[in-house]
Amino acid sequence: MSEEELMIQQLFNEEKLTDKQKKIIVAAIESFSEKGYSATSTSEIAKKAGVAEGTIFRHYKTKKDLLLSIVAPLMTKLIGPFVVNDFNKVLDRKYDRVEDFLKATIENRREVLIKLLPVVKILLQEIPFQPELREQFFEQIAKKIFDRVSLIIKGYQEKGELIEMPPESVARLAITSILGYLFSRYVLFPQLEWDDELETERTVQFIMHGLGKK
Amino acid sequence: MSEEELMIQQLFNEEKLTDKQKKIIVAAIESFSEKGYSATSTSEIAKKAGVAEGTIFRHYKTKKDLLLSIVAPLMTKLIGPFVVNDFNKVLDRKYDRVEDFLKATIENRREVLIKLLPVVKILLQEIPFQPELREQFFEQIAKKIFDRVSLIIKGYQEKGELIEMPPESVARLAITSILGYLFSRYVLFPQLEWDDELETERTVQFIMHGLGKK
Amino acid sequence: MSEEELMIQQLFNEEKLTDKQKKIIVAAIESFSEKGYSATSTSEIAKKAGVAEGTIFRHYKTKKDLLLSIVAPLMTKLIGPFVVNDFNKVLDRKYDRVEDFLKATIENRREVLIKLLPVVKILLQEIPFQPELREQFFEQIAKKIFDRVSLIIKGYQEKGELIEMPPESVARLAITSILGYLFSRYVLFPQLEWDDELETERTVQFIMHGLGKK
Amino acid sequence: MSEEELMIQQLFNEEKLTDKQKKIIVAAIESFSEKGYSATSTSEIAKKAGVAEGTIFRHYKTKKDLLLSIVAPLMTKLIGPFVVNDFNKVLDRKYDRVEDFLKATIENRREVLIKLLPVVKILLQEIPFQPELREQFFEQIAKKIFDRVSLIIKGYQEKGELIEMPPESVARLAITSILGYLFSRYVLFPQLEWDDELETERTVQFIMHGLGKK
DNA sequence: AATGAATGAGAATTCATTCAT
DNA sequence: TATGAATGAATTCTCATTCAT
Repeated sequence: MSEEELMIQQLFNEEKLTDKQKKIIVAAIESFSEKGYSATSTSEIAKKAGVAEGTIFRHYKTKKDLLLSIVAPLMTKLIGPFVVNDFNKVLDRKYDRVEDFLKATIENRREVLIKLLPVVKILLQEIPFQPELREQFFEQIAKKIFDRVSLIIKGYQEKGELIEMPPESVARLAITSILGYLFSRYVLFPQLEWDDELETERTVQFIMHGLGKK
Repeated sequence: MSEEELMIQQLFNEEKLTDKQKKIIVAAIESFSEKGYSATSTSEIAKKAGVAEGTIFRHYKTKKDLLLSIVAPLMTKLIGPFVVNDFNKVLDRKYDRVEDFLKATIENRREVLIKLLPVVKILLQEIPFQPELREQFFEQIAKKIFDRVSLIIKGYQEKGELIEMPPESVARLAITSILGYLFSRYVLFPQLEWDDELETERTVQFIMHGLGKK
Repeated sequence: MSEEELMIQQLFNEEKLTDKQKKIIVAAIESFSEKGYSATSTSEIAKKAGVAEGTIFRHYKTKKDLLLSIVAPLMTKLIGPFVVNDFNKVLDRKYDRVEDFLKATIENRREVLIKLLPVVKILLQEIPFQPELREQFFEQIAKKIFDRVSLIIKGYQEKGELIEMPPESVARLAITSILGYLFSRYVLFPQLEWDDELETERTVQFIMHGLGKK
Repeated sequence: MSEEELMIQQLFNEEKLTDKQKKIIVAAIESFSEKGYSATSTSEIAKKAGVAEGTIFRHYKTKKDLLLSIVAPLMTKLIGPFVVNDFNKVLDRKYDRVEDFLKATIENRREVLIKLLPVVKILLQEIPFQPELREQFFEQIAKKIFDRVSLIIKGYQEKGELIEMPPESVARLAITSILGYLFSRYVLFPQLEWDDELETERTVQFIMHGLGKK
């Protein structure tokens, strides 16, 4: 229970949830991420949560409502640090070298990812099928992060630390590499043993210098 | 109809399919990739295919059967060139430089991807939920490709063209970058205008030299 | 609010109702008469009344209880004047001519009908399905009115003002004509413009002399 | 079964209905007319019809669909004779006297009414709550009949057989009297003994000459 | 007295699958 | 081989009613 409790707190820190509501959320996250949204029945969630099926619908008008109420707050969490911290730190010269910025970014995104992994899985699964989600994701998340990252990139380009290339391409390549790492690490091969510090270092080095021998 | 016909031919080149079977497959691919496997009803597929509901079950014992019969052949297509061509070409010194190999790889994978995009989407969507699929994919595809690629990497490393790093990490980083490109190009932002040759070149350069200014 | 307040006063003049109770009654009348008893949910009534769902059941043990508590007092109102006034007035020679009696009857029934129209609708709707209601209605209302009216009819027949015909038939024909008028006027075509005085006159004339040309 | 079979034939003479469909219709008519549309559950209908609940929804997309498919054809039956027969007979001088026309009208409407009484009940019950029904009824039935009747009335007025009064009022008074009779006869007091010929005669006489003593 | 969360039975509807034709 | 009516279990959702606060 403690881990799920944590997840809930992470996601719904401000909102007041009744005890049953929490149980419903936990059960729903578990089932959705294990079997997918469509393949999960509300009766199953109710049983797992130990509540009556009607109780679910008292709190969430529809099944989709439940899904959105779980996934939507994740979005905020995902953009959090970009909005608040990183950008300023770059400007404040806290991350003088690109490497430092990348490392820090990977590290703090990894934490969120681990804690909210099941919800992230749900989000990834459902984005293609839920227009509301997709829109929210692209408008609020992808775009914002992209803009923010583009600015940061331009900053480093002006300092002569990054090659001249349209910021969008730079962003795509860098983000892709980072997500590729996190995805391999936590989704595709979580069962393998990973030396996280080493792989992070490698990923950063890769992004900076590629795979070719100098 | 011609495009779907093409897809079908690509996927089922050896097998004999009746006319109705083809229609069912086409309809199923369309629906599965649009709404997901679980959210698609067989009656919907039947309607779209213009056949009776019973006809589907004459050809495919269950709904999952239908899914597997669509997705399984894709796997073979995905590993095709690695098995047959590329490796030998590398050994034959056809791709003397890593860059050439990467470029060729990206190019011919892109073609398959475009033609079979809907089926690829279905595969990606369902891998997490269908143990048979996951197993098939990991054992037959991911592992094979990884092994093959590792060998190729070692070859280039021995020739002093790639940095010294465990081949798995090299593979991960390279594959991730390529898939990241293809994924951005065809799944996330197909609506943007892409200069494919340029972006391929950039991706290759990125893999080789990274983003840092020399 | 004032019109509903009026309706409530009309229906529950003697009883003490709390503020919430009044709101519940008003909301229930509105919903029942708009959508029918079965198709109206208690939660809907609660919302419309601005009270908690539980509050309804504090005052009315069941939903049907609520219905009966609304409809039952209407019955008393419906027979009111027959019991109290009209009959005596006829005996007292206040209505010497049948025409005067009919006119007065139509007029004062019309008032009640307008004020309590929504409740009348509910009664009409539910009589076929609620045995308690039907029984109450037939035993206490229909029969009483019929008896009373029969006496009046006999009175006028004895005075030679009405044709010789079994009083039940006379009653049926007369009542039918009056109700037919009120029903057309207020239920079927309330949106048409009606010259009430003229139509009342026509109805009375029709009852007395029919449609044939003398 | 024979009586219901008859009703079905009356209502759906042209359409091809499967055996189960007929059973569903019969069961639905029975239940709807006994308990009302909203208070009848589809599972109840299924049980009564001896079919699986799913079977109902194979033939009728929704419960309301079922209702409409039962009630809609009634409308056609209701206006039938006015459209086809009566009017022409009047013009053809078959009904030279108003009395004859009235008598014939009452008689043939009574037959339809008896055979389709349960469906008529459903129609009356649901018209206030189903806008589609209401509209259909007013536009297609009420209006048509009214127009037709108005013409007939004018015809008799010109022949000097009916008093001068706006045809709408004449129609209202006459129709009201006829329906009042049929309603009393079949809906309100079917349990009483009725001498139909006598009461029809009385109703006709009433319409022509009223209740006053000449 | 009033609330509103919780319930569980039951509502309408969907769905994968079967089977007689 | 193909059909599509039929099924009955399961699904989402509603609702009257209860009860702790």
